[in-house]
Amino acid sequence: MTESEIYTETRLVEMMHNAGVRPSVQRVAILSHIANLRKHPTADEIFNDLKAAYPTMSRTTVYNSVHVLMDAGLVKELEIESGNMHYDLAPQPRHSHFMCRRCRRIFDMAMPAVMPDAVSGGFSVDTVDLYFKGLCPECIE
Amino acid sequence: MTESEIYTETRLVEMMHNAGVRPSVQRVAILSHIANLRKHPTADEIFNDLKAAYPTMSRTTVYNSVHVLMDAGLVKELEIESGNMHYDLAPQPRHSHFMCRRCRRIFDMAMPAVMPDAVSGGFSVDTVDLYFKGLCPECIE
DNA sequence: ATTAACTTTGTAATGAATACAAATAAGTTA
DNA sequence: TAACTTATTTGTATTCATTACAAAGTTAAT
Repeated sequence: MTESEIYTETRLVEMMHNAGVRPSVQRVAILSHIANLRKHPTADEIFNDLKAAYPTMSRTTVYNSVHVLMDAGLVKELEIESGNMHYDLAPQPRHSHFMCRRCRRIFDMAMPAVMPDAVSGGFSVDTVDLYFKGLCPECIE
Repeated sequence: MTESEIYTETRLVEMMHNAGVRPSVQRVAILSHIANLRKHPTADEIFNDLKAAYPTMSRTTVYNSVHVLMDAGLVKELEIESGNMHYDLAPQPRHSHFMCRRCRRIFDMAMPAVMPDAVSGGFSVDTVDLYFKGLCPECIE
């Protein structure tokens, strides 16, 4: 689960077009950050990482943009850390997430296929989120 | 996954003793609410539900108590809804949770046994959280 | 070019959670 | 039981991520 696909700007713009989102400079920068850096960043991390290259970028724009991108199905929220929303690229093969309790990094993991069988009859499942927490190989020493 | 076990006050006090937590009136009331009402409440819901019976109860006491109970391993946080922590009884068979996107209720579900196999080698897993979202039978109509 | 619609930005507001210190309760020792 | 010590509760004040809002800026269309 660690193939690092590259999302060129052209491709990101195309994805946004297909999803009906206007590819503004800021939105492309934010989506590119999420899609290519793959650190599952918080809004604040996105803001801090981008403000050097985009000095006028505001925190509110980051929030606005991730919400627009989420409504368009391009970005997904990870509720893996209380009090801090993390963002991930949505159109990806189903996967789960592991957060290291020491370095706080988030790693992509496989998603067991049988998953929704856990749900009793009569319920209709929209989303499945699987979160692991523990220590990553580096932090185990 | 819907057996409604009853936790008597005596039993809750015993659990707290075993866990090394002083069973104050407030703590017993809060743990009893979580263990017996099983609505996976937020801190605010606990506060509102208990303030009639315990008029001096304060919101801070609810936060203090759930943290003490969590550190003692009796209560577990559910990060199923962004911006609102929910609380569940910890010493229970492993299970997952389903939140209805319409009525916001949280239901206990089974936990597929194979789960931690999704994690790549070298990682050490402490906790596994599985959250489903969708519509519950009642809200489907 | 003008107009209309959308996007960005900064500031102000919200609200869950935490920090803190005073007040209260409970346990301990004599 | 009283005096003392420690733990718990409570209210207020603070923090901080997120949202609301309105003004300024940008883009698209006619």
